[in-house]
Amino acid sequence: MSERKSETRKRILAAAGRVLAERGPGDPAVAEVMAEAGLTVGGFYAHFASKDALMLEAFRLLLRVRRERLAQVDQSLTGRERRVLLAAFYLSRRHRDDNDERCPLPSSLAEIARLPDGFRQTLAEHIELMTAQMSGAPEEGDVALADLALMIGGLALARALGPGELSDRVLRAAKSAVV
Amino acid sequence: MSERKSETRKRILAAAGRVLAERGPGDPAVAEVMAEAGLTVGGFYAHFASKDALMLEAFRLLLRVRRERLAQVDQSLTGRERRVLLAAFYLSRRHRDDNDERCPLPSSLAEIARLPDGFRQTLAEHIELMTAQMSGAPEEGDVALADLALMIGGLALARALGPGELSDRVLRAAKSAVV
DNA sequence: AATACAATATTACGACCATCATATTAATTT
DNA sequence: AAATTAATATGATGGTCGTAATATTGTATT
Repeated sequence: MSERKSETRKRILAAAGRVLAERGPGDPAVAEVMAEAGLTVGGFYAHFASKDALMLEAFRLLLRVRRERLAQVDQSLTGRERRVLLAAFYLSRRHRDDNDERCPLPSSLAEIARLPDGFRQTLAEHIELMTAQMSGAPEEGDVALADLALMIGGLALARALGPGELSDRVLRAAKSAVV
Repeated sequence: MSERKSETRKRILAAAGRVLAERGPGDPAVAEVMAEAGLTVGGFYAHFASKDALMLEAFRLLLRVRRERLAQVDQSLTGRERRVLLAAFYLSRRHRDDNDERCPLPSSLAEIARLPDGFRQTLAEHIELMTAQMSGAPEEGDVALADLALMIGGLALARALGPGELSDRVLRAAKSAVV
């Protein structure tokens, strides 16, 4: 595989990641993803075996990048401090409204039950790794799990409500409920 | 409108509610809803103006029924007691796995941003009414809001993970995090 | 310059979808 | 029994989708 081809592959993957994070793995059409990557639909199957394969790889990549970013916070912080810090970003209006760097979970969770098994496995692995990073000791695992649910639910709710007073209140309320 | 026709209308509405609660308003096809109601697709547009109109009405109805059910719990309970009781049901394995009486929010939230405005308004109204029912005093509004986010996120996550150990842990962790 | 590879535009297939129409049968009402 | 209304089966329309093939143009490498 040439340099050029693998670069194009990455472009498609990044484009898929952007639309996936906004609308989930199912809704965006292949042609739309290719257009987002500045390409046409013609050569898609030279790069990926199917739409599902593309979306699964994009999903995996998005989650891995997000974990790597979280891993870079100061290691001297306690578990709780890490969770509060994460929630401050995760439940910000920025993260609700912005197009870039979105967490794909709020838009994807509902679909995952109807998608190939790899999606579920990827999700499960992500949840385990995230809770590990969000807790100082193993006993904190359950509060980390609950905080994850709170953050995902809060963001999903705030996004569904759209920008506005009630949506802002959801974000604030969820932030101050972090354990 | 005859008795028979309005009965049929209700059947369609109930069928739509069932599939909506499981898969959201967008995914199920009109023909599938009609089949679920024991009918064929032919006469659908004699009852509803469009698929969106049907799904919006089904959505509204589902949420209203859920609020009415919550309103029947003992009025002498404190806000916190009501929230714990609600969470015990909402975050049960029953509610995760069963087909009947599902909360439609985990499956619908992500789509609402891309649906007609009525969905968003219906959601906003539901959230306000729910938090009011879930709090004893107005100052409790924000913890009720956070608990809602926690419950919806926890259930969405548990459903995406499918039955299993991790999924069960999510439910338990979220339940014990209710404020 | 020649060769190999990648992206292009275009077109097609078969499947599904929402929506609508039609002609027929069944049920209800008068 | 007659008249009205509802549900039926069936199929058409026009759209979108995933997937695939083709022939052409452009780019890289040798």
